[in-house]
Amino acid sequence: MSRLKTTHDVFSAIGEPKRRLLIEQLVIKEMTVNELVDIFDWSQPTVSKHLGVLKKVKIVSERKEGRFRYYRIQPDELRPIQEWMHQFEKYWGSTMDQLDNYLNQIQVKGIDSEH
Amino acid sequence: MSRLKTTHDVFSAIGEPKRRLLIEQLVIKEMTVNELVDIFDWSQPTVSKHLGVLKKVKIVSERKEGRFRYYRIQPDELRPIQEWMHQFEKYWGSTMDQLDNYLNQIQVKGIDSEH
DNA sequence: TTGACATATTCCGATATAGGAATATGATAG
DNA sequence: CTATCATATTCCTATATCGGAATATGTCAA
Repeated sequence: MSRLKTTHDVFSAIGEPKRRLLIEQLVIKEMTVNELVDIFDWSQPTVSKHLGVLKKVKIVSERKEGRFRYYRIQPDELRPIQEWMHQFEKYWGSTMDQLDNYLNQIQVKGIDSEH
Repeated sequence: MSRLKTTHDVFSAIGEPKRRLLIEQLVIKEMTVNELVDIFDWSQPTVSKHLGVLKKVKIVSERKEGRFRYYRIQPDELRPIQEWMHQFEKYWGSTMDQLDNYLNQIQVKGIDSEH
């Protein structure tokens, strides 16, 4: 009766803490499953399964090399999150806003100095 | 045997599509439960429950006025997400990066003009 | 070719979650 | 004070999710 979503989207994929940790590692450089197992001290199936979720939503891609599989981040897939966050930036005076303000100041100065 | 997290954090809270929609409305202006019910055409308990989750993680706050309850966004609570996203910005050339580059240019110019 | 290695997959049990329906709570109007 | 309105809460069911354990798959090395 209750209709629940089956496919993970990017937002729910990063809802899982372990997956965020995996992402934080893979954004540094591509790594194999066992390297991640060693770093986090999780079971190999746990790592593989979470990578599977991230792969399904395209946050990571896979490169096979012999019996190893190197996983890496695909940052573009995370842009929807960044774009969604935009709506809040005006409230908290983000770095972007600060730069934006700075930019406006510069422009005003520029216009002034033309007179 | 399996230890799963019980408390929602901000990241998992925005993993739910309906909750993101609620947030998108409430960021515009504070609203009551029934206003949200009318906008989305969801059941009242559905709206109240999702607001409950958002309230628990402090993404929204509640203001009681008679029998109404006005909900509003607390943008600061979403900053951890924005900050977490920072690690990817260098890859996709965000607006912030563009402004940052611009800022660097300006600074260089400024230093130059001092000589 | 066979054994060891790297990784994926399957099966299972415990818990979490979303939504519906019904009901409870609390406040106001009349 | 009582009926109604606004909202929360409880109970239930279906499904999703995570992790462990065991096993399957595929590849290399000796």
